[in-house]
Amino acid sequence: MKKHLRLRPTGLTIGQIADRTGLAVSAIRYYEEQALVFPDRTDTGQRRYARSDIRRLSFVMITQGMGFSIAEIRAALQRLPESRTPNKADWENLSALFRKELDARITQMQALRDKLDGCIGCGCLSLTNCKLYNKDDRMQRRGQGPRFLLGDSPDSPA
Amino acid sequence: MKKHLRLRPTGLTIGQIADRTGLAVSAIRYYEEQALVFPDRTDTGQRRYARSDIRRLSFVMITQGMGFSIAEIRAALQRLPESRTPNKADWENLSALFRKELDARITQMQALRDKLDGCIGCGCLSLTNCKLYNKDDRMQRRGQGPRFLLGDSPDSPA
DNA sequence: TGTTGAGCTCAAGTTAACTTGAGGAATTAG
DNA sequence: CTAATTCCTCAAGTTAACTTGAGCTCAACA
Repeated sequence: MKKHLRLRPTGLTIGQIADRTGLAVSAIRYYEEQALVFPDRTDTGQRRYARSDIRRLSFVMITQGMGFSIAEIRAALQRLPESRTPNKADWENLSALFRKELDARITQMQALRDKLDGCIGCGCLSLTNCKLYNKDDRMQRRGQGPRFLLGDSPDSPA
Repeated sequence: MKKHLRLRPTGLTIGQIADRTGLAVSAIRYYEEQALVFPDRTDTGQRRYARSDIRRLSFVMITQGMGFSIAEIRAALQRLPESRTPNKADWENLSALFRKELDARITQMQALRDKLDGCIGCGCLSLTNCKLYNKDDRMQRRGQGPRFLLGDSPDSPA
């Protein structure tokens, strides 16, 4: 009693990916524009995603939630193998990278927090020689300024 | 040998404030628009700042460096006394507030980091039931979404 | 006194990360 | 087969936090 004999759905539609990840369809298209995912297309031009793209997009969401920019995430994702579907070990390697960065950020925030108390009422807020003003201490805002490790890591091609 | 008998400079010009804080003149004007500082004006319309505004702006820079938004910082600054120049204790109270928030953010980041390892390779990245996807865990981006404590603190007027 | 350098206002541009909308084609449900 | 969805592209809008530029006034100095 086969219905229409559709020989495999070829992949997931953008709507299905949106449902599975919780992302908006527009966001998923945007991520493609930003080179975070590379769905193929049907002959009529519709996007078709692999199951593994769910994981990929989830990773994007998680790391974004950690405060990383799309540029940083893209740079990281480029370390995944292109020729095959990334496996558990691949993802773990990538995660280790983010863990390191996260650790660094936490350390930085703790330092900032610890200095706040000592510094805020002491007069050095005039900035001339306030330790809080060592600009290395300041957290970065959105993707600008000296960037985090992830963009230009030691063993990336160039 | 008095020169011109200028009876007190009345306050600092915006350029002087820019020099002292390292902020751009345009940024200082913007902060006024955002109600972070309230300089008075000369009869010809030029801004004149009090010395204490240096500290105020420094505080803005520092807390921004910690990742707080202008809206959050404005809300916090509103707790300073309006009738008199804030003293050391005033600033310390304010700092305590930020310290708390910073602690909370650090804790949140640590939790996120700790879950990353356990979660990333385990299959739960399909998100259906991944702990990383408890949305309370995610760091907020720029001033949107559920906001941090500072906007609506328990003992603010309403 | 005159000419620079500072200031002023207001409008528009900038970046990140998306969303919204217009106008049209393809898929799916009944 | 037709109507309702879904999808597509491309342009423009959105928010935060500023910067840049035009056009003009004001202050400081020789």
